[in-house]
Amino acid sequence: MCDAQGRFVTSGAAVLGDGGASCLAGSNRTESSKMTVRTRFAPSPTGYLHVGGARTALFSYLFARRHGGQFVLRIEDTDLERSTAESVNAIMEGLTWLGLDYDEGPFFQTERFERYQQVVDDLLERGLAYRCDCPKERLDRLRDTQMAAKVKPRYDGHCRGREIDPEQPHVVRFKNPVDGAVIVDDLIRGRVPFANTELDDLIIRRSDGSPTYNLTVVVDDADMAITHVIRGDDHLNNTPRQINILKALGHEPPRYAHVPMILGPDGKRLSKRHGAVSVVSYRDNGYLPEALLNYLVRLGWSHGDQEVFSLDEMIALFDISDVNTAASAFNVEKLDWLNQHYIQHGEPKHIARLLSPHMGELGIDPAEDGPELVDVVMAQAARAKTLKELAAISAFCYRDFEDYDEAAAKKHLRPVARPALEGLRAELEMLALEDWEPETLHRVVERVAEELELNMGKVAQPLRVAVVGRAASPGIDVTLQLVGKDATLRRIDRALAFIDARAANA
RNA sequence: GCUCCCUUCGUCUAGUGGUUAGGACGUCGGCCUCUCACGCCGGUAACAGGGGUUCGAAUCCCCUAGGGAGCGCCA
Repeated sequence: MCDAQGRFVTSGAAVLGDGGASCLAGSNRTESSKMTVRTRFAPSPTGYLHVGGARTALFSYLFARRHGGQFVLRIEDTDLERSTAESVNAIMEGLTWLGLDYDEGPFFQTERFERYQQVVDDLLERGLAYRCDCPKERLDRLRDTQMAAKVKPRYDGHCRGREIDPEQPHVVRFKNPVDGAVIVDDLIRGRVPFANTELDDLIIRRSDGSPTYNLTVVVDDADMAITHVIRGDDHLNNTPRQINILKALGHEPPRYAHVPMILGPDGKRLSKRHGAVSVVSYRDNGYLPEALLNYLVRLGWSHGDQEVFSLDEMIALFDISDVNTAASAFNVEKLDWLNQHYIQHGEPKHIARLLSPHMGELGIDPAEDGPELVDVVMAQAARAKTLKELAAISAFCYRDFEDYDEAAAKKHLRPVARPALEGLRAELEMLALEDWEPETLHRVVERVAEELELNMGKVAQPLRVAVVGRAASPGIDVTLQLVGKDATLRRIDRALAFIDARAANA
């Protein structure tokens, strides 16, 4: 909760004051609104936003939206060595592209060091933490003997009762309870008990004075009044320590929900060798944000037999306690199916807008000349799994293709096709520009086929290859319309020349 | 090594003591057809293994196996 000055204040006995970050408008909280749901996404800026993080963010976002709460973005950048500004930008770029808007933040932990110092000092004063100057060698030795004795390596509390000069190099350790148990009542996994004897006195302040993760996360979650912590299940083992610290600070722990991780297509831990793991790379490869979101929400969560969800539907139907307990593998084929679904069923104008930059990638400016991009989308949408593909198979609408598809040319651009192409050329040339539309074009092709007593296929296919360069395109009438009269005649001439050259070489 | 988590078709999942174990992606076959797609119809395919509890277990309990995480002056 925040006080009148807009500072984070704890709800416990000790008022711990400002740490640098400030409350934003709208987060003014009172006792009665204390139960407002607040979730957070807390990435460390050491790389791009990957699909696992994106799903965690999505779940947190949906949960907050579902319950009329707030979604907070917090950057956990206390690892000065590895954190970069580029990563912060990359993460925000990913969230923005997905449309996961946050209500508060981004808050940076590096701006809250003063606050963490206060908390550590307070813990020290109250005897809930202590200084430790155990040399590395002692710790290493301890660890080795414990490993040899087949027990879990833990700090032995050597400095618990010792007086250590605050001026001399030391770390601060949290005095973890020595007995009893901590029960993590997880929204996804249920009650998971941990014996305190399994835990040790973890370091909460390094010898350089900087706070460690388990301290900062707890302080921030408390100060930012986070009610539900939704995060990867690699944090489940950290949770009992965090609860102990929270209790020492006099805070009620938030509810936790540990989501299982996302595996690569091979069932192994997701990594760079699996190819695209960065959210932004999906954008660049022609995926729609709504498709990725839809795919991710179905990884670990479901609502009966429903497969397609709009963001609004997700918000209305999502419940964190319905999330699965097991890890799931990332399956590109299903993502492709969803992406194709959204390309095909999305608003053509919307798709055209998203397609435009991919045309640009091919050096095509759809605004310059050629057909309206919306018309291309309507004709081609069912034929592409990604916008990148959609751009590639639509380039012929805007410029002459380089080479014929070899197999298609071999099969359809043969001397036998010459009469058909000549007949088509003659008829098409006579067509008035205002008649250059599917209905008329269709009749022309039909008429030529009838006159030559050929199947539609024997006429349409050579024409298609002549005009598109490949044997696949929308209906021949729509294809001709998109290509336009000039280019159509030009490309038929090119095909006739190709056939002649081929006959000469035979 | 210790602690914790996990285990239904190839993949994502439904299922919460009684179902011919359902759906989706993929795959295979067919239909549609001027091509490629789309669409439609149909097929293939799973409860990790073993013990219990119960009249009855995918569902509850135990063990085993396999997978994963944590055990940092990383987050």
